[in-house]
Amino acid sequence: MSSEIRLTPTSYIVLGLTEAAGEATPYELKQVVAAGLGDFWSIQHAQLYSEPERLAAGGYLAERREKGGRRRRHYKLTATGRQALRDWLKEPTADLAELRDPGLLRLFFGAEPKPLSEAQLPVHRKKLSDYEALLAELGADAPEAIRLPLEAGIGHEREWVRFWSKIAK
Amino acid sequence: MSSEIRLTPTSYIVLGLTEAAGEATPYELKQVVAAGLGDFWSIQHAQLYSEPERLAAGGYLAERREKGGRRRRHYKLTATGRQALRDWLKEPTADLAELRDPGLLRLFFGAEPKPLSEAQLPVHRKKLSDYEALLAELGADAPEAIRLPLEAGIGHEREWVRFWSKIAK
DNA sequence: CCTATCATGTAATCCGTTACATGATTAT
DNA sequence: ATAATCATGTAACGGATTACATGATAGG
Repeated sequence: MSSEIRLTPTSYIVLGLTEAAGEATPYELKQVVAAGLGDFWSIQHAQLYSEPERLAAGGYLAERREKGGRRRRHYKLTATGRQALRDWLKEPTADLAELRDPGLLRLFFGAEPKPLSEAQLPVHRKKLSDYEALLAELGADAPEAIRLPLEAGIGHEREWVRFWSKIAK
Repeated sequence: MSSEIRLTPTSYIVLGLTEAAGEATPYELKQVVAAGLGDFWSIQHAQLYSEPERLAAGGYLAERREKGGRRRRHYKLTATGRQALRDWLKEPTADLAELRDPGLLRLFFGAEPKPLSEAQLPVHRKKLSDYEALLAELGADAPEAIRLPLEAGIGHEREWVRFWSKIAK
């Protein structure tokens, strides 16, 4: 069976998180997203219900549904799903992220820089210090998969703080 | 009339570009996007046809259609549209951009850092040097609305180059 | 015991992307 | 002249967001 579906970043997020968990319900996925990934790639919780369903229809996930009670759905990777994830991980993408920053967009269209900087600075500072605290807590022995994205986040938040500070002053 | 529509970032981009142009066709908008804005906030060209239509339906744009020939549609802001843009520009947003970087996402799920860095570095370096060339060309007297976003772009591209270089080495 | 919040999910809407299509220019 | 590319637009699909809804659990 397994109809053709297109795999989006969201798909790979669900595949990746599910593999890490072994088996997971949408709600568990939501927890994991909130615990870290969501900082740099957020997902609406409704998608954590619809996307696994899509992936199951495509043959990438297998669904097991509880018989009684809440009848929760549990998902795990199929061989196809595991392979798709592997292939994606192996592909050294040259795609770049776009900035898509709401504040920058306003600047571009002529907003006053000063008030913008005053709104942006505290939230960037907060995010930066959250990241730094997390990194400190994890220590130097944290796995690369966690440490590197975190360091990237820190670098970019520092850059934002620099940028808006220059304007605020 | 004018049905209720929700204004998205895309809406404000169309409003902002249209105001700057005085009057514009979708194709002209496309040109302007390609000329700069698209670097940090890209738009599919089809949206530059559908979004003005939506905005016109909402009463934010007025449409004038050529009688003969190509029957092109020309759009300009209405008073409502101009006001909406003003309000948006005045609002000192505290919303932050997310990284949403395809390479980082792969790192997070355990991809090999080295090959990724080798794919990412050249494109980031290219983008960085494009930006720097553009800034040099514009000179120090460029309007803030252009210069600041460009400087932000440069800062972040430098950060990416730093990040991936550390990994590549 | 009541209420607030967490847990868990479904449904509808709609924006954004992709695919398709054709007339006009420019290059060879 | 013909091919290629630019200019200009429409249509369809689908993923993502928003809104709605209800059962369980914990706090006061």
